[in-house]
Amino acid sequence: MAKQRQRLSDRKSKVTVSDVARLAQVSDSTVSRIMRNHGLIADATRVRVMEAVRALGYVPNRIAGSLASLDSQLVGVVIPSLSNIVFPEVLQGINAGLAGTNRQSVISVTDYDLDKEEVVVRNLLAWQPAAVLIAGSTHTDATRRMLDQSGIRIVEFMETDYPPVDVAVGLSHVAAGMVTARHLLARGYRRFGYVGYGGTIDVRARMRYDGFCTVLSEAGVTLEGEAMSDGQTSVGKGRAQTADLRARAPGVEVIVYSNDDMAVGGLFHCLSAGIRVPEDLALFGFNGLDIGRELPQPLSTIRSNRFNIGKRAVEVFLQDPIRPDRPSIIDTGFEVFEGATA
Amino acid sequence: MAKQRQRLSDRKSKVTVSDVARLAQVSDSTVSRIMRNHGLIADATRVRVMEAVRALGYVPNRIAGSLASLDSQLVGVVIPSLSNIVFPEVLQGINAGLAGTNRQSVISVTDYDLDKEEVVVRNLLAWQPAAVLIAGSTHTDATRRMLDQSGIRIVEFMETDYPPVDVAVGLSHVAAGMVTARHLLARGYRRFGYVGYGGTIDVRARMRYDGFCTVLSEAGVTLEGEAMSDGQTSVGKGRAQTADLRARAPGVEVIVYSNDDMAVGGLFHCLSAGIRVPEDLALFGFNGLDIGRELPQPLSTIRSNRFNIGKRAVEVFLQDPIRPDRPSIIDTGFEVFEGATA
DNA sequence: GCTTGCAATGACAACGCTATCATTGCAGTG
DNA sequence: CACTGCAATGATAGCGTTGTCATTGCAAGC
Repeated sequence: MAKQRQRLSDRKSKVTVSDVARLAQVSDSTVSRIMRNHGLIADATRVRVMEAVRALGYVPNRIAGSLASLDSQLVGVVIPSLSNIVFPEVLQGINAGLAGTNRQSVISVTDYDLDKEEVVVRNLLAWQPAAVLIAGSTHTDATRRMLDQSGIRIVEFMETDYPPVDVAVGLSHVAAGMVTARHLLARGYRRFGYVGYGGTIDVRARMRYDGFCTVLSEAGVTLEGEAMSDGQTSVGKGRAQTADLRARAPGVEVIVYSNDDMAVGGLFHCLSAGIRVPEDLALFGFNGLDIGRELPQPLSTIRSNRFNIGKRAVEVFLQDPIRPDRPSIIDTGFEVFEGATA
Repeated sequence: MAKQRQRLSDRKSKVTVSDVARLAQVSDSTVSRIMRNHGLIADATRVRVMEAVRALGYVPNRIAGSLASLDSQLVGVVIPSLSNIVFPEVLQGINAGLAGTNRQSVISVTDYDLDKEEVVVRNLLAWQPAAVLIAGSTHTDATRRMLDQSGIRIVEFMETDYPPVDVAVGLSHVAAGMVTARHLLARGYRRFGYVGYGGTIDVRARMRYDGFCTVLSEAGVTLEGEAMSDGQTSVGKGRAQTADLRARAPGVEVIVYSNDDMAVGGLFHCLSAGIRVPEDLALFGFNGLDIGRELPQPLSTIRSNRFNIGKRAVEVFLQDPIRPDRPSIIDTGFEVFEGATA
């Protein structure tokens, strides 16, 4: 006699395909086919089965389904932070791209910690996702290896400055930094300040800074002052650091910020302190957030399109679910937004 | 002879427990035990197995694991939007609460559409989550029934104004609206305006509005003007609607906003138009966003703690994974933040 | 030497579904 | 009227784990 496990006893008497099949007087296969809209089914049968489904309140078990079909329909998403608004924006793009498919995104946050990223990626891969979308191209060796060996599509989004495992979708942050410097030099600014955050943790902010400094020094200009804060970006830090930098380097004509959050904080400081922008002090951000355009004077910045990055990242994978032989890069670009602060 | 399916052929030769077991010369059970840190294992065996795991690059398949153990370790999260910053804030709290457990959140977005919510909930439940955390208590009947019948813990967060299926964590938005009105009446304001958004879609904004109006009319005061915009909240809409309302109802002393985003937009309009705040026009928001505190003058508002709501929502479920017999409500409260704009 | 007791491991049937192949029944054909 | 073709359905072996129970081996106790 077969051993009977009593696992079901503690479960809330789950309804299974077999229950539905029994009630509708058909086989499990038929129920399965109907639930998935797959294969030929007589109308009468479909109606009868759907009635049984409703009567029993049957909800298919995707875990079992995924195991049986060897296809989880999950898409893993890895981002460094939820408090920096740009990542929720990317997530919106990802959701938009996923809408209409029956794929589910599973989101994990790393807090800009590469070791945590490694753990998170390992856990995600355990769910056998159909693809992984991950922010940035800087990972531990182990993470990179896991992503590579998974064989699934790996879309590294936000930046294109480093060679990706599979495909990168985003923009060159080094280039964005360089364009910022050239733009401001062309407008005649010569005395520069920089206000940033988390120099060691946010790789992309660092790349913009590096690109910016490179062009400055090529032009024989040196940064007259900089203020870097730790941890996450915030308007408050931008405000405080601006006050600080201004006190230490009063001759600075223009401050470049890690991003718009910080720059908005800078503008708030100027508004409070009666500093005229851009006459007394010019400000330049990065990202092109909505709020920048609604300020009393529009913030001069560089626009990157995060929603679009997320959407494109999904599209890449949907269009070609099989990883190509060679890595590729999709540049979503950026553009200078003139604004009125620099 | 047993039928042999060739499914494996098209798969990227997945490594399974059996592969590891064979290489390490132990049984599948032993490998499973070691991977889960469960049960007694001799040190030598553990070392040998872990070597095999590394050598093969074995990644456990959680789909199979979840099916076998009848426990998915997933927590479903349903939110209406990612573009309203308050929801990413709640997600941060949820992540914080989940940190250290081996549970994964799966996030779905409804775009404030109850029919979409129904679809989303159905799809989430198919993953056999250990709990569902869902924003708000307003659902279709079908959604409510599914949540109820799932038998798992259902935490409805953000609001406590309606009776929950299982447990609600948040604050009373009707009360928040009432407190706003009382606070402003107490400060002597009598000529009120209201600027809001998505009156029909954002139930909580609507409840605050209703609470606010109730108190006003009890005090014999009527709203002199209101401007409601469609769709999502934004700083830009707040700015535009403020200009509009100001033109239509110039006598208004104080404008109450659906939330801080809109109020910040209002302040920006005032700064641009040379309207003195609060002398010429007072402004009052809702949420207590960080940015409100960093403005040239701090925004008067009501603080709700979204991070805390998310964290508490998770804790409720972690502390008591079994649904209690009777629904309950956890009030995380709110407080008036005086600010300098009203 | 022969039990006991327990640490350590093994065997194997679920878990709920789907892919594959097999079968049925019936209309149309010659 | 047997024969073909196809729409519709059924039977069943996995999918890769884990829970349960069974077994092994060895030290301690008498």
